[in-house]
Amino acid sequence: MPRLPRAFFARDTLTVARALLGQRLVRVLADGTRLAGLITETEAYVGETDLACHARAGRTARTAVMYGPPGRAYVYFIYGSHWCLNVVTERPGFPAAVLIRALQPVEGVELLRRRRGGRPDHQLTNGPGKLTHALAVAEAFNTADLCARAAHLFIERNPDPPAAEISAGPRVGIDRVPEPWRGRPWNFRWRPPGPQRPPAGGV
DNA sequence: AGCACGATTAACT
DNA sequence: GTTAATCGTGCTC
Repeated sequence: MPRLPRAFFARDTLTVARALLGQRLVRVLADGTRLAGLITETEAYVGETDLACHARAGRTARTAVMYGPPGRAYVYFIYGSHWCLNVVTERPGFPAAVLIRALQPVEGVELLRRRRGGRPDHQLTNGPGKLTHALAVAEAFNTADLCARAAHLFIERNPDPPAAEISAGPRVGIDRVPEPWRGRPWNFRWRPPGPQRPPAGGV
């Protein structure tokens, strides 16, 4: 499958956040090993007026990448422990990005398990800090161009999920952000069809 | 220089 | 359900 081109990211951030669901995030290690997962959860962060967006503080050393061209990674450090991966969207000069919050592991799963301490498969990449740890994405990828030919981190085109499997809701972890920003349904989830399970119990 | 807090996670009751 | 860990960032003094 081809890689997503820069034009994919040079669009309205909500559109990009939805469209990324089902796409394949790929990390190529130095030895050529591919680690990959299908994107199952994203969030949109849109401009200086969005009080949940890091760009609310304006242009700083940290947020500068969001003011640059689309298709680059914005990787930041949080809670003294974790790295979070975003893709910059829209146009140069307008700070916005999509946070990748969860993946369904599809390639290199054995290594992902090792990197995540042997946790169950459904916990390998089901959080923004977990997936960066699993895919070995950290500070070195901040400002990296996901659309460059030689990129070791990029997103491949995959079939779009059925609309019925996509839902939107409030963004996670921003409880102290004032309305209307806190409640905006800018978190997007794809619930892939799971194995059929019988109903749990009685009437 | 000092301080409060965060787009989280894992461990614990 | 609750909470400690842990440090860069942005803001105040």
